[in-house]
Amino acid sequence: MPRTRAGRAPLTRDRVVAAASDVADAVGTQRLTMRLVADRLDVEAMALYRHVADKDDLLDALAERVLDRLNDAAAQLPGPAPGTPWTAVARERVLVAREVLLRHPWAPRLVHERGTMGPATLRWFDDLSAVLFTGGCSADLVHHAMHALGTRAIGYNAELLDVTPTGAEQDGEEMLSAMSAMSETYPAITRMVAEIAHDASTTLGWCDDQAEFEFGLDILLEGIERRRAAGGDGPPSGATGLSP
Amino acid sequence: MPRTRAGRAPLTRDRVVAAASDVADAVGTQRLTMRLVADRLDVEAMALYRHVADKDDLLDALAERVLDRLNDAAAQLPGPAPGTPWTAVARERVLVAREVLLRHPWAPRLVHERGTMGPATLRWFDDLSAVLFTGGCSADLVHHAMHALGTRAIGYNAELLDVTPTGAEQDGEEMLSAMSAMSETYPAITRMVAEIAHDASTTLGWCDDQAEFEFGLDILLEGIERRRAAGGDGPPSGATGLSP
DNA sequence: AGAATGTTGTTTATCTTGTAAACACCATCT
DNA sequence: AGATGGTGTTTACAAGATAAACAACATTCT
Repeated sequence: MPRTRAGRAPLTRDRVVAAASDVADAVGTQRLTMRLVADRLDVEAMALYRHVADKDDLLDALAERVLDRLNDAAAQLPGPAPGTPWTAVARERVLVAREVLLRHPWAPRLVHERGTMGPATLRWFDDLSAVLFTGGCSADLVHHAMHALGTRAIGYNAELLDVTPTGAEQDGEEMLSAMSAMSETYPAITRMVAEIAHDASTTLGWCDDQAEFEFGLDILLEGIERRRAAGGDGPPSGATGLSP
Repeated sequence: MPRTRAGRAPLTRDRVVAAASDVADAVGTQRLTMRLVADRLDVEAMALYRHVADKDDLLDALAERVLDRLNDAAAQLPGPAPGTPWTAVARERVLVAREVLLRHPWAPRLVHERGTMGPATLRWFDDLSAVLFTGGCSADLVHHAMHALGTRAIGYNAELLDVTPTGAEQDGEEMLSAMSAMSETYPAITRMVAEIAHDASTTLGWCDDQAEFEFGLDILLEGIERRRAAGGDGPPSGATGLSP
């Protein structure tokens, strides 16, 4: 049994990356420093360099680690009942990935920043591609689909419209007054917000991220399936007059 | 006429941000330092701090600046001919944004990293929302649509599948051999690549980013329009059996 | 005009962070 | 036992952001 003095378990690349994951959970990727990771392992910062080439390498490994988790989660899934349409299979896969990703708020950004294309990422895309192939999609269509899904393929949608209320209490009153001030400058947004806020159908006061995610995912899967059924990778005939 | 000694034009926040944009064009956002920006203005680094609070503030301003350019470009667009479907109008807007964004390779990542929600961003989304409203979309649908489009709304699709060949020459021969080595581990990806590479229909050896972008965009617009026509924001009836 | 004041860029200094280099400790092999 | 190799530590430094004091000019007030 390998032991370093004082009975400490020996450092390994895996333990280093795991510690980095903990640190990221605690303070985010931005504030992650080599010293913080080392501290968590009760070790000096320089010790990490025996196991990772440099910080970049560590972050890459961290991103890959997350993808590993996605693959783990996907492997847990029961095989689909016979006759299940491929869209449902893909959908479930992506949603499971999302569950995992949401446990690490920093993960989407990190994975995206470092265009990680390691074994874990390849495995993920390979399995997802296989689902589409099995569903009868052509190679071209599978390819397009992977691009179209983008980060959604791993359960995350990069968006700007994160209108998550910032800090201060938003008690409807105050918000509406702020809104009316904006209504001349941004009439469409104001209208959108006002009408949505009006009927309380939305689960959470504002945007139900999960619902929005599924909305976009379903449109994409639906569109891909239509193209498959139409037998090509162009738009299905009788579509809505897009792509002039 | 305000003049500093030696006849240098005075620094302004705008000039600082413009310089930062130049530096970013030259070396990317990652390597952008305050000193580099200062150098470009023939000034000491600390001088910048009279005009921006700190580096974060500068980067935020830089992101907003890009969005300003999108708005400029959109303002150039001729009004749509009467009777043009809203999808075509939205499509053109988004594609114009893309043209602008592609002039600054660093822009997408930057804009995404800092969830910029300044005036320029609001203007962009307000104008785009207005297009959907005019097309007859409900407030709910507009809202969903903005989320579904995600970064695509500003002409950029965050994706992982950036299989841009890395550096070395890929002369088909060598690539295929590498592929066959992978074919056991990643059969679906291998199949996809092989079949696509086979017919040379793809413009650039690999992925035509523009085509992929439009593919995804069209699916989304099409799906949104179908939901509008169906009169709700749920999936249109008679769809393909998604969303169980 | 001349002094007070404000503005804007400069100098100097500090703190954080990544990482190289040399070193120290321990285990195993000869 | 002595050599060797792997692993963590200490020391040291360079890059970069930024605070603080300062300098030079412009503007304003008397």
